[in-house]
Amino acid sequence: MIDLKRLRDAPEEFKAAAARRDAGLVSQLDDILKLDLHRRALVRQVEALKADRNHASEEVAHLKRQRADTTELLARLKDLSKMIKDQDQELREADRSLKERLLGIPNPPLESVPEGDASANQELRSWGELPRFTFEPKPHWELGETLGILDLARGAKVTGSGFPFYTGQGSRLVRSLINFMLDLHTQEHGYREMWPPALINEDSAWGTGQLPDLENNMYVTEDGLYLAPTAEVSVTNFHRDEILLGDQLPLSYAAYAPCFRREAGAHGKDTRGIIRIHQFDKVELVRYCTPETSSDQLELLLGHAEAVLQRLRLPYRVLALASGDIGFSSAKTYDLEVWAAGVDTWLEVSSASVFTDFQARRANIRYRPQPGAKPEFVHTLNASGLALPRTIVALLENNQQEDGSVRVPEALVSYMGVDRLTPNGA
RNA sequence: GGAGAGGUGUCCGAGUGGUUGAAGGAGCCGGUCUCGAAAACCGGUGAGGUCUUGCGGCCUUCGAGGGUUCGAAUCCCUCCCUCUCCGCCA
Repeated sequence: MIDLKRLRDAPEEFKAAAARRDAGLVSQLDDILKLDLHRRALVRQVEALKADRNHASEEVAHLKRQRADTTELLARLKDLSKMIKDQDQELREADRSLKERLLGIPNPPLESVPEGDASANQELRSWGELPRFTFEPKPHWELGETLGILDLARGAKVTGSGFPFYTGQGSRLVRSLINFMLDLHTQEHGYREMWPPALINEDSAWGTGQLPDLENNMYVTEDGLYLAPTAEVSVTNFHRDEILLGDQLPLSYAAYAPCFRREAGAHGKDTRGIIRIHQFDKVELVRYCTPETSSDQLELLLGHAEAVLQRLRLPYRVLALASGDIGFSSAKTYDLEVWAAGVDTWLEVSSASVFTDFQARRANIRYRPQPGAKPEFVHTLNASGLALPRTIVALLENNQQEDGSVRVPEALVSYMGVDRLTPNGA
């Protein structure tokens, strides 16, 4: 949620920042400013009445104790009370309407974010050599079928399209990648491991900004719970409504979780293979820090995600997303795209974002800079570290051999127990 | 799923309609004492909103949301959560 006080104090500056994301936001912000004025006028009115009522009520108690007559005072108070009730109702309505609009405004991008739509995304750097082949590299769905490690057809039969089975060494590959990534982040990057619930409630979905933005992209249960689209939601909401101690920060958590996405409206895009599916696995990194350190924390976090690709020897590039392309809650986002030789394209495997105090404000996550000091909102960040399916795509496609086998990267061999996936090895 | 008990401030814990933001205790911070420390004693110590240049004032807040009442932590309704027992179950 945006900071209403900041909007109020420097409206033009704030609107300019928001307009870098979407020019249409300016009129919404003007509406909010009007509502804010209206609400504060109501607050002053109703609070004056309440102060009056409180004093008079004390007087009633006083008179009663002295067994004096209170009839007249009570009659006056009855009217006053009625008036308060009406105005309170009006105020509650103003509060609700203001809150609703505030929750619908995305985070203004930081100044360092390139301006424009997705075409303005900037490639910052790349790592690794693109693989070269003496034969035509196959896409992962063909490799997966030949190797007997990926069964899309049966997934579609049992559940539906976009719910693949990983079989044999494919299943072991998933398990190995999860363990490898969690080990790397906990042992070398200092993250605390966490195993979160797969379902989240509505408050949590609002807290990180999935609601109202991605409502149609989440699966909802009969009980009003959502299947988590990412562990970002569960792990960030872990500290919802808490006041952390300043010296606890930064906090960093690494969590494996299955992720569920309806991908409504994505029909026809990346329909083959496992590039875009409804259920996938992901190791997620979440950090909580003080406002002064969040920019540095973003770079650090990005480095942790990059480390996974480097260990796996997968070539990638780093993109700074443009102001019109970053997510609803994000103030700045880097995308990590891995090269996949079979489909001959770059695939997003991680998105590292700093949310400034946007999520913290929604989820009410604060910290006390010093013992006894006023609580302030933390800054939150997250990055995938990494999403599995596309990592698997790159791994299979880039490491494929002419004989149809696939080389297992050194970092995974101890987890996999083999250094090569072969058609009869499954 | 059934039966029962309960949710109060950083923590423990009192409080069943009227100066109760809330006794008492612990913790924490400051002070007195001490060479220093401990103990003892004194004082302070939740969060949000709103007005104010500031000092400070006012309003809200006792799981959440409604209701009754001039007035609710205290009464009524709905929901959520925790604990105990039973049932069921990976």
